[in-house]
Amino acid sequence: MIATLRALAEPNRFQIVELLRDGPRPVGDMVDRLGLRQPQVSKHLRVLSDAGLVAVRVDAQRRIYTLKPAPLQELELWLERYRRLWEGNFQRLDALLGEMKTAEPKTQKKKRARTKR
Amino acid sequence: MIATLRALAEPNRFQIVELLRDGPRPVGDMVDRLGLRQPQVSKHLRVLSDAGLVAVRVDAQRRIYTLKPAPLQELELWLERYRRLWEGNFQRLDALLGEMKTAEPKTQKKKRARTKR
DNA sequence: TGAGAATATTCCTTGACACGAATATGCTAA
DNA sequence: TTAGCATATTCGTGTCAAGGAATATTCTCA
Repeated sequence: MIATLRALAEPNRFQIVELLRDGPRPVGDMVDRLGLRQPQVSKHLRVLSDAGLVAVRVDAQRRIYTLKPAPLQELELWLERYRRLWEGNFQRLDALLGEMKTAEPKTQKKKRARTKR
Repeated sequence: MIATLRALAEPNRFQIVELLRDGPRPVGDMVDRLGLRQPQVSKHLRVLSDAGLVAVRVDAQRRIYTLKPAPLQELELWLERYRRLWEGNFQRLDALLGEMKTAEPKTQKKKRARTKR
């Protein structure tokens, strides 16, 4: 999950993923479209590959890269747990917690240790 | 979008967001739960705030942080455009992807070579 | 074979950023 | 006012990652 986010957080890699959304592409094609240099594209593809975001298929001297759905799917699954944030009835809980100033929001009571200099 | 991804890609910030999923919390509470030092938590909250992921409300000496839904919602919206990757009509591609594991430096099969550029 | 195409890798440098330590700021109550 | 708490900021440092340049690798075909 973190690996997926890290890979996507780089603008050029994000663009590569956007390109691959429309289907598999060879490296040279992405080089042309993104205006990046070939080594950089290869390096970014390496990172995406390590993160499991793309797969590669060999075709003569070319490598055809493809998006792998799993990581993005996992990301969407994670986001679904946040859905109630923008699907109503969370504001009330928000306000409620805001009122209990000294009280703890959930299940904690302790004071944390004091770090001395 | 990139800003959101960048903010979430850092493990500790990711944890902070996960904490805030259950509701607003003061800084000290997160310090306790995450086992991080207070300055680091404040710094991470600063980054999250700059990215628009959290909002802060002042309560005496405390700052109560809250998740802002918009960026996550936007992220989910972006992911929806990739949904067809794992929903039907890409089955053939999916099956194909099953065959080719990433980073196989040696073995490759003969395929017709076509060069056009 | 060798040439040339397509892609990957290495080395180097630079900038961003996360952490630790120390300190500053802001707030409240005695 | 001062003390004390809660939080933010600054500064210095080490690490890591991205880009550039050059080169290596792998493949096909004449």
